[in-house]
Amino acid sequence: MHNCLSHPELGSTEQSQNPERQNPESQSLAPSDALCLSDNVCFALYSASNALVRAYRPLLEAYELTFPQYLVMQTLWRQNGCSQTQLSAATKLDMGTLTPIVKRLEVKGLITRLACVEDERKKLITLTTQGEAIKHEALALKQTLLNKVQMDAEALDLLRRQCLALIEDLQS
Amino acid sequence: MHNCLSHPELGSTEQSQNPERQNPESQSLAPSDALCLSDNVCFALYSASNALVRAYRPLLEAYELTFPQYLVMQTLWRQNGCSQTQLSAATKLDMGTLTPIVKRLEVKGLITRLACVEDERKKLITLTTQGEAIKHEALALKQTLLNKVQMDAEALDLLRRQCLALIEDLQS
DNA sequence: TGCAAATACTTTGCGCGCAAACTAGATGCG
DNA sequence: CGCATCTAGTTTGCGCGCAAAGTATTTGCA
Repeated sequence: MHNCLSHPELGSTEQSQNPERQNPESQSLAPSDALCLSDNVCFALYSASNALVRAYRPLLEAYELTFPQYLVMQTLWRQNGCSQTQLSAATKLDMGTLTPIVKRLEVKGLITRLACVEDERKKLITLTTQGEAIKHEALALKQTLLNKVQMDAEALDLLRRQCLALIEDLQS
Repeated sequence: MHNCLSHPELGSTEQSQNPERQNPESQSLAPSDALCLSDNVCFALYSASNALVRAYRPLLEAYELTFPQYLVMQTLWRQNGCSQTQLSAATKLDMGTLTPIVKRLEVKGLITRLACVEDERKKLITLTTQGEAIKHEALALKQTLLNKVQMDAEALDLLRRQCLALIEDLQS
């Protein structure tokens, strides 16, 4: 299948040059072959992340949440009353991304944002009753999604740890 | 560390309720603890993908390419003269995403788009001389990035295969 | 005390990612 | 042939993700 163990990123990239200027479909290619980047770790990771967000969309639709909004809610369900900086650290989303997300959650009535008493710069993000109310139902969606996945718990945990290790390595 | 092997997605989510309405920083938390979602496969994957794109950015900057543009270029370097539908299948990006990407690559002078002779609907995407010229240099960036990563080739290949399996499972 | 530097957040701009609606050319079949 | 259907690609709208620049508050220190 794949014979590029030693350098997974550098697959066989030396057989291009075929500008026969005609119907491209005529040279039909299996998706697992040359055309399909599947020998590429970076592509696989990127594509898996997109697939994940895509798969979550219909599930989260019931709660009018997007995936990043769901991540913020998860953080708050664990620890209500965070500053936005804490949310940023927890979700690894930068402030410029987080501000509009949090504003949208406020509009939906799931959280409130009020300036911290001791430091007027900080915003205290707090769940509303409604935000608390959907907690258990919404958290159950994770299992719904994982049920689609064939991987067992050990494999998933390995995947998780590999991703965290990668993040660590990449941010240096 | 993590004791949630059996259900990696459902970490300890039962210790919220702490709206002491004061400076949130006062209850300082280690990023690997409750606040940090790190026991969550979905978050880890999503976050790793973001970290990856972020890490590629400064490297690709030299060629004025974004990561998805780089994916399209990689596909073309393998097989010049694709239809846009083929590119869409190879990169797993939908047409609505691909059209503007390909247009930007054309503006940069890396590719040309001309209607296929036999089927006027199809656009034949072809590398320009300049697009061909940067091939080897740009492909070498992958190794540059992978050098930052501690993971060995086997681990990377496993990660890649796990991601592909996940994609497969999620799109059903 | 005064004021520069740091911190917390906001805003702007741009490129995705994708659903949904649209255009135009190709195909099939009665 | 005529026309419904299909297919390839485009457009629009919205929500990220993030760099860069801006605002307001706090801190540190001369």
